[in-house]
Amino acid sequence: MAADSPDDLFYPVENRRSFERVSERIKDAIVDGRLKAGDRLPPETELAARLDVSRQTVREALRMLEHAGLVETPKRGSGGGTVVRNAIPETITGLFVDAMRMDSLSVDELTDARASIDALIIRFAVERLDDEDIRRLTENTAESRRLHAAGVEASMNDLEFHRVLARCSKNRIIELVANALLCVVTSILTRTPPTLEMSIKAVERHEAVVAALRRRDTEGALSEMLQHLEVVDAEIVQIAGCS
Amino acid sequence: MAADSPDDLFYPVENRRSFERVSERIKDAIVDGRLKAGDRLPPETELAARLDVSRQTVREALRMLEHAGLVETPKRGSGGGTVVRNAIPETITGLFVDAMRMDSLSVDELTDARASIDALIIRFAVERLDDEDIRRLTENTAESRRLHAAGVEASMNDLEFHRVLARCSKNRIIELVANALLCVVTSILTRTPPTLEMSIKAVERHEAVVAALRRRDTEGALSEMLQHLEVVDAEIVQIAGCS
DNA sequence: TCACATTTGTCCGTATGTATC
DNA sequence: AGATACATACGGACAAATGTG
Repeated sequence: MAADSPDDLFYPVENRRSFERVSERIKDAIVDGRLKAGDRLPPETELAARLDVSRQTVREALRMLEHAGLVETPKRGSGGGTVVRNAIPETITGLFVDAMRMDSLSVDELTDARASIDALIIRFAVERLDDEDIRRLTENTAESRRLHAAGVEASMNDLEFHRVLARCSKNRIIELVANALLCVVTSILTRTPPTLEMSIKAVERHEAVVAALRRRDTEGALSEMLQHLEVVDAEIVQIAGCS
Repeated sequence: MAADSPDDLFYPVENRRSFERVSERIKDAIVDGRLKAGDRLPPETELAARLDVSRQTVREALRMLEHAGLVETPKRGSGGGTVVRNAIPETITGLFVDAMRMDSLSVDELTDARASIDALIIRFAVERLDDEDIRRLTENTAESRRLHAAGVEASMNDLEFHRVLARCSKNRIIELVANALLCVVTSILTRTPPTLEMSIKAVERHEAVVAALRRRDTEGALSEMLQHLEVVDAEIVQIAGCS
């Protein structure tokens, strides 16, 4: 294993597969900003000709970039083609869901991580919250209330509350992780949506959190949130347990 | 957009591309546990025949799974082939690094997130720490001391300290995120490694954190860690700023 | 050491569906 | 409606790598 040492003199020569080199070249152009989201890549045939590889090789490279969330092919045919985008957060989210499905992450770990990240978000939010954030938060709880008045549960909107809250942290890394975990929760909850009664309890807690945030009461917001998550996570454990 | 409603009767018919269906089929087999890490997939030609698609289609599907970290092809030829694995955490880490390189995440966000996650880890660690954890932590600082005695800086080992600490949280989601952020830091630091002097200061702080953890002193450990990160993050900002 | 089978890596040519003008 | 542009998919072929006898 000595040859695996990173500063070994005899590290492997350029040995990678052709499509890996192609993918790397295009990826570099994207992350360096020479290609920006929305830019259209040349047609596959032209790419193949300019890179001096076959079309199959180009296509395999594009599949890697596509899964990375760096390109997509929304339309075929004339005027269509492969387009640059930046969907890395969505890709990460999808991978979290996969990891959960593979049981390489446990429900306990999920609920623990969620609670601590939401606590962390509240600490950030209290310091960085602006009027627009408060407007969004209250709009979310109001929407849940409207749904409840119409007699339907609002679990998806309740989950959205936590996304809106995550944005208040003004930190996109925290937001990204919080969102990924929320999507995992969503993937569990879609099987067995909560009852109207549970949804009402949830929005009451959410409103209490917003009220505490409004008066910059960190401890109050934390306390309400943790009690809320205790209830919700108990449901999640139950749903995940019987599947 | 009414047709996008999930419970619409006339949702789109099976319209995805062929390689996406192939990739999904294999992925399902992996996440459902019918294929386990280490299992060998059938040869591409056999897969193509059994799925009734061309080999090109199979290969494009494999490239998606490969980027997801679900398969790899370590060897070609006889006895080689595509093998199942679970490298989702590594894939997520790589995507964080990409996102950082694309400037879609800022250095401020990185240092903020890192500090709060390390604080979170310490809170978990104080409650869940066992003797083996303490042994690993002290072994890490001792290794840095040895390197310093030999006159070389130990920044890579210092980063490893945070990885070891993350494991003490006993939560693989937290560990995964912490590790991803550490890799981003590593990718910044490799350009301009810290001086021996800075490395010594770092290990002193690390030792103080371990001492506090040993006596289950949460506030002490937090305080040492936050002061430590303040110094380190200042360096990171400086390095990242002049690139 | 030398064939030999296996399996991936890569290329070419062709046909087809789809979207734009 | 027809021509054009482009991705999707198929088939066949050969090179290169790897393990086996």
